[in-house]
Order: sequence, then structure tokens, then C-alpha cells
Amino acid sequence: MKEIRTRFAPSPTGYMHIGNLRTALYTYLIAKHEGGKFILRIEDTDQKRYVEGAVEIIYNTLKLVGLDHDEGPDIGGEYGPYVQSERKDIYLEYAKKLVDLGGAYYCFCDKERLDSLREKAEEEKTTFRYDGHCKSLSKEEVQAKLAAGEPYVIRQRIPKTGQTTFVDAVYGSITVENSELDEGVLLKSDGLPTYNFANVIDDNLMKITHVIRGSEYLSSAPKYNLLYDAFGWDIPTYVHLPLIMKEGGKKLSKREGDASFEDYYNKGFLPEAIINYIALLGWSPGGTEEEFFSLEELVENFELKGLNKSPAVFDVNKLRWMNGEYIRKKSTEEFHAMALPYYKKYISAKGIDLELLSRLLHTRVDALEDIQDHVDFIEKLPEYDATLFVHKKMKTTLENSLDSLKKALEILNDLETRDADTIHNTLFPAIKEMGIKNGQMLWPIRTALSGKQSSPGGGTDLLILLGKDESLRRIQKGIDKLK
RNA sequence: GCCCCCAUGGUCAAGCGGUCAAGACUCCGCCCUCUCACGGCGGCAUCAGGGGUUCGAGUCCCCUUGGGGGUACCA
Repeated sequence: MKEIRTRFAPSPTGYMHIGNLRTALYTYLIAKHEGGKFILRIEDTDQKRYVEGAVEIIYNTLKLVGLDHDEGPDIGGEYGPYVQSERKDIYLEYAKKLVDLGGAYYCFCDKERLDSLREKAEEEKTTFRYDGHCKSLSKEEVQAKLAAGEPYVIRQRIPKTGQTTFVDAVYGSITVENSELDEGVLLKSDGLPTYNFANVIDDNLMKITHVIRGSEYLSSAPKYNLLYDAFGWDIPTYVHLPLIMKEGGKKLSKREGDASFEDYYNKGFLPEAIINYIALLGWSPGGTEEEFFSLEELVENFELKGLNKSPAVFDVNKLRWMNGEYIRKKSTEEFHAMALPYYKKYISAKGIDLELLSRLLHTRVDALEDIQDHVDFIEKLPEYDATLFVHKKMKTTLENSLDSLKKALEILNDLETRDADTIHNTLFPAIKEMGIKNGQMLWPIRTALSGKQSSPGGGTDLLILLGKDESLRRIQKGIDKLK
């Protein structure tokens, strides 16, 4: 059996998009599931859109999520170069060959003529298609123009009649009328190919067996088939993927919102959680209710038949939940290590037991960025209203809260330790003695210490966390507020 | 406008002619509990509409509607 070779071919135009990353993932999985090769190719044929540093983002992202490529610009391979701008000569050679084969022709039309054609099409409310103006040029005329140094372009020649059918592994067989296809530019006047040409040449030369890409290429696929046929090349297996949509149903865009991998990563989403989540956006293992998959497990379970045809909405909410699950699966120590940078950023107060804080936060954090909102009260007690002490379920009132805080201030003042058991053993007898419910003592303490509706941990936890001095200060503040 | 694709709850989705139409997120209850969270239990909610085919249709066909994509010397 022939070895499976797939390629991820991003263009270095900026961020690594979530949709892009998912394409990379599936591309990787399809190859690796069959023990094949995963290749990285940089499609930089549009110099206008080139963004400095974008290639590094691509490398970093793939590395971070563990999609290691077998061939690529950085590591080489048998079929290089893997950067399209370095393959310029190859495209020219094949473009000329295609002209000889009758699958393409030189075109000398300038922008003005093309624009007027486009305007006319607009007026007539029809789709613009190149009118074949230069198709009738004789060989001699073409030679003369070339010799005169006229700028040119090479266009694909498409039969006026008939139909073209192609088969996609996800969408099945699709047939279009040739008359619907535009004779698009294959080789631009700057000598570089368009995507429409380069993808065919490179995929063939690099022996790509499965072409995986977003479904936005579905409508141009017939043209690629025509190209393969003209060269007499084998047509690869097409795998077009449903698009990922934003909430509200629009195509995911890097401009709006935080749809890039980098953004989520920086917000404290774990690469393995992101991979797991997006793997399930458009693909389902079927026959199992398991939804947690490591990259290795995805490789093992991934099959084309699980691919969905319809677009999927990216649900940050569910990503958050899944990320939270991944965080909770970590050990306390691992979580602590991940949380530390955030503590450094948001907590300057001394004497805070950060390890305790991590234990308290571990089940309360879905994305690491949540830490900020959880720890803000440590730095400084927020402004809060006395009514916060009133809690129906805890059976607290302004009055009994004041009593409890006074008592707490009194007994805690004598305490020098920060030990949980000792604090517990000091507080609870007092509660019993006062004849009140636990919550009637602990809710006021918790409230006075945090100044918030909710906090990571209850009254005793916060006492230990903040330490004696700060705790007493805040309790006193609460008392003042209640007087 | 034209061409192509898609259509199960708010979202991700299983289903592949015959089951009470799985499961997950969200939301809502209850339990646990010194708040919240975690965890446990339970609940609300889906086959877009209309025609066919068939003994029988979420599953097959057609139309309508809705959504998405394409329509560049961008990918």
C-alpha cells in the first residue's frame, strides 16, 4: 500500500486561526492514523499579504500542540524546497509546459481592460469571467509580445462545454458545468503562481496523497482536476472540511474576537484542551460517549467517516468547561506551577500562602486568566455594602453578623498560629457557646475578609490565607461597617 | 445575481428504513457544604416546512425555506 502523505499549507499572513489549526490537526491525524507523513509547506505566493514573524507563529503553534511535521522548511526533506517563493522556477517551467499541453495560454490584458470587463459583468448582473481575449493570439503574436517584454500572465484554458466531476471523501461526488468555471490566472505577472496553480504543482511534486483543506475550496476543486488531467497526473484524494463558525453563524475571522490559538493560549487555555475541543468540532468518533482524547488517542481513533459536512459553531463556553476539566486533572503541584505567574502579576501583598491559594483555586478556574478575578480581594479589600452580610440561607442579619465579628475579633486576637486545626478549634467552640449556626459565624467572617459575594474558600480558609494581621484589620472594618 | 455545499435541542453531536431520538456544554432544581466552585442526582429542550417512495422515514428522492462558501494577478 502506498504511504499516505498529507500537507498543511498555511500562508504566513499573521495569526494562527482556530479553523486553520483544526485543519492542521485533521491533516496530521489523517496521515498519522495510517502511519503516514505530515508535511509543512509555506504558501507565500502573495507577497502583499506577507506578515513578518508569521512563519515563526506557525512553527511555535504546531510545536506547542504537538503536531510535529516530518518534512518542512525548517527540517528539510526529499521534496523541497518547502517554501513556495523558493520554487518560482518550478512553477514557470510547469506553466510553460501546460501551455504546450494546451491547458493554459498567455494573456497580456492589463488591469484597465479587466476592470472594464468586470464592470460590464456587474451591470449585466452576471458573474465575471475572463472573456478569452488573448486566447486567439497566434503563436507568433505571443512570441512577439514576449520578445517586446510586455507583462504577461498565464491563464488556465477551460473547455467551453461539458462538465467536470470530482470526488470528495467528505462531500461525495460533485459535478459542475465547465461554462461556470473562470479561466483564472495561474502564473501572475510577478512570476509567482496563484494558489490555484501552486497547490496542484506542489501537491503532485511532493507526492501528496490526501489534500485536506477547508470547504471554501470546494468550488474551485473542479479547476484543479482539469489541471491534473491536463498534466496527466493522478488526482489525490480530496478531503474538504466544514468551516468553523463564530457564534451567530459567521465564518470565524481573526479580525473580530479572539479566534486565534495564540489568544486562547495566552489567556490560559491548555494546548491539549484546545486540541481536544477543536477535534470534536466537525468530527465525531461515533459509537462512544468518550469525549476526552489526547493527541495520541486522536491519532488512534481518527477516521474520515466521522467527519461532518455541516459547519460547526465555535462555542467558547464548552471550550472553557473542557479546559477546566483538563486543569482539574492536573495535580495540585502542576496547577500551582501554572498559576504562579498569575500570582506574581496580581498579588504583591506579602505573607500570602500561595500553595494554599492554589489548593483553593484549583477547582474554581476554567482558564488561567480567571485567577485575576478570584484573587483581586487579596491585594485590597473591595468596597462593599453592609447588606452583603445578610444571607438568607446562612441565616445572617446585620445584627448577628456584628455579634459574630466582635466575637471573632476577640478570640482570634489571642491566636498566634496560622494552623487550620487550631483556628477551627478556636472558632467552633465559640460558635457552640453562642448557640448559633456555623454559617452565622463563618459567613460574616468570609464576607468581611473578602468583601465579595463569593470567594475561593470559606471563612477559615481566608483567615489562614490572609494571615492574622490583615484578617483582624478586615474584621474590624466589617464591624465598623455594621455599627 | 449566478454557481456549489449544508440542514437532529441555544451550541457540539450519535443515529445510517423499524429503539421511549444517545451523550456533552449551557440553563434550572435538589443533595453535599463555612460562600462560590468541584462532585452527585434529576429536569427543560431537537429531527426547518411541504410533497413523494415504502407495510413503515430523522434516515431515500423532489420542492420550498434557512444557513454557509465561492464568484481576485488572496489563499
